[in-house]
Amino acid sequence: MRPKTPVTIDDVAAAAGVSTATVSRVLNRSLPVAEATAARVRAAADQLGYVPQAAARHLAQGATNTLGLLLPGVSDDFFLPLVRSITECAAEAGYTLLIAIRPAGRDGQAHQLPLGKQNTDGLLIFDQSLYEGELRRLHAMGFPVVLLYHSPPADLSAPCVVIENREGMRAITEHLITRHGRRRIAFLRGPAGNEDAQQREEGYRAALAAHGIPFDPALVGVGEFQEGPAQATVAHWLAESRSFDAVVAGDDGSAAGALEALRQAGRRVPHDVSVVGFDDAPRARYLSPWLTTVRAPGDEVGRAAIRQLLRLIAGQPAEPRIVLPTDLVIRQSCGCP
Amino acid sequence: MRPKTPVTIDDVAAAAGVSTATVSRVLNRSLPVAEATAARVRAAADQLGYVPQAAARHLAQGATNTLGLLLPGVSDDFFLPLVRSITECAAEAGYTLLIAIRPAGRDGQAHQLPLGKQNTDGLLIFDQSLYEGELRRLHAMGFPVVLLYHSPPADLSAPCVVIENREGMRAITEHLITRHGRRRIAFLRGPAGNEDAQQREEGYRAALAAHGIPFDPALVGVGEFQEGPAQATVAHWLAESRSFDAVVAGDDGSAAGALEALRQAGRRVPHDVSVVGFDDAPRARYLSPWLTTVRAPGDEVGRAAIRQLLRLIAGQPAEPRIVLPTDLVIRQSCGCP
DNA sequence: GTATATGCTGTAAGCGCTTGCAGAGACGGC
DNA sequence: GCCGTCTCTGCAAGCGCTTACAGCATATAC
Repeated sequence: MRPKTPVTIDDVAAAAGVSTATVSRVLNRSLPVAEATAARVRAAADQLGYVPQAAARHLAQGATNTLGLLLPGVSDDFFLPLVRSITECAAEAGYTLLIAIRPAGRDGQAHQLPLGKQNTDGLLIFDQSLYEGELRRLHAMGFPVVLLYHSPPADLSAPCVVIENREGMRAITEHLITRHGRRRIAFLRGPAGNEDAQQREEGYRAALAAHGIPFDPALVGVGEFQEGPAQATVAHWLAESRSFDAVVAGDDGSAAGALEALRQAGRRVPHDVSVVGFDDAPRARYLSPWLTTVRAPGDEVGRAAIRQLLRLIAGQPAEPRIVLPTDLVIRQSCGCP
Repeated sequence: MRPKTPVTIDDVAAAAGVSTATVSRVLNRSLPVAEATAARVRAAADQLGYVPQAAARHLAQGATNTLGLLLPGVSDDFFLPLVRSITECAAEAGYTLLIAIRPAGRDGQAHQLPLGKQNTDGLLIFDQSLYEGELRRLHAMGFPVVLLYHSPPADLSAPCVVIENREGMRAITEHLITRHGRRRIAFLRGPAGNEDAQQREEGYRAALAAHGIPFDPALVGVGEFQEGPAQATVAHWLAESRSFDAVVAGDDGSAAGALEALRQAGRRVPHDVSVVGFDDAPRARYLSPWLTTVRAPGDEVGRAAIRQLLRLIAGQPAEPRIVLPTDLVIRQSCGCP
């Protein structure tokens, strides 16, 4: 309620001796305006330090020029590349980015979608399973939504950008088998119900099967895509003297946990046990030894998603599903020199 | 321009058989409404899936209910705790957070402030020296601004939240001297002109002076608060066989670089050389060995800053300067067990 | 019974901007 | 020299919401 906007478009118009319509047209280049007039308007605007008020513009235009990004959290460095590329792309396209982070704890509460519908022109959702009710509603009303790193529910046709989880995990597991002769390969799975987790486990199993290694349930444990649970699981295995010569972690976070458990138990990585992760999060290069992992190209996912979203906003059809390839990032934790 | 808002407040009003004013009052609890009516309105709103359009509300209220956060980048995990706490606090206070990230490259361009003035109710600025022109203008018009991790130009009275850089760095350097008997202590300084960098260097020097260790310019080099430059500097020292038994890095990023250079040269940390950082960024716990560092409480900085900003927005005076204490985080890279 | 307070609700005036429509010159072709 | 065209500009109608202000019951005080 404070006098935040001492200078409005009317002030500029008055100062330049034109109508507000003309000011608007000059500032938005929406219609040709005589150069002399335009110059006068620009001078006046500059002079007065005029900045258009977004809310008014949005209201009049019926568009907010804002894109929403819904994240489950920001605690993980995994998001960094993704967020950066999304930010940049959105800015390039002339959109503002609104980042909403799911409040910790509240897990259902579809209604509390922090940014939604009428407040953005489109949404990027990285939040598996959450807000599914909202998602349906948005989709039903034709609101542009693109899903990141997960597919829509079967009966919804929202476009999504995902990565080749299965193939990535298959390849890295195979690398352990063929290059490093590992046979007792443990797996730290992600959260139940998580699509990435599911597919990655499939990839792991596929590699085992392809090389005639029987799947051993005793070598699969909880990783949760988090460091703590993964560390606990591996520590537990170690305490029980379960024998394994490699750990395939569902993501880099759980790989970090595995590494720590192994370190505490005095096992040498990669000499005694190989460890690999998935995501190639920034921290993969800070772990010791450097983590061999699978690159999940966050920046490309972001770019592709924005491209799709802009399409949708423009009323054009978007690809229903973009699958980005993953690739092996060989570092040292697998045993490679 | 697409029919994004099929349902407006008028629809709800019609459905509930009341006026739009009443709907507004029910939804915002701005005035008492008979419970029966209120229930009817809520039912109608629910039924229709009504979501108020932010732009219209903002325009009518003269407030955007949005806070802006200006960051120089998101590449560094240093920002994670800060961003998280700011997000949470803003949400708690009922504000939406708009995060703008300075486009890489464009360094001057004050005018392009991606979010500003009329588009937010207040700004959190973490961007030393940048946009100083804008800052002046905003401040001049009484726009609420709080500075993070740096002080305002001398003639500006914008409130800021900073940390005890000097004392933190003094303490950690002293730790190296008194606990680990280091005497040849190198320093990787941050970017020139950076306030944190400056103060941290002062702390380093103060510790040396306090213990009668002469300051040796040959042991001070470029760290830039980045891994790459720091690594190059230390590698260079090593190549020249400059002798030192500890490296005090300006931040955790440069500490990571130092660690890597030492590792490549076969020096053992902390046995041969102690290394310490500053910030206690998440990665400090992934480095090997775990990095002894100084905690710069990002979450508390965020909280304090939001608190200040809300004060300003409410028209109350804010503390001109909040200095948060830092504390030593002893891990292993210094030589402690 | 009337007069006064009390509690809800409706009316309508904007918030600052965009944009369809129409008016006003300037120009050229007949 | 008149009219059709074309270019530029102004007028004014909203966009969807909030919020004084006024209005109408009903309750309370005589």
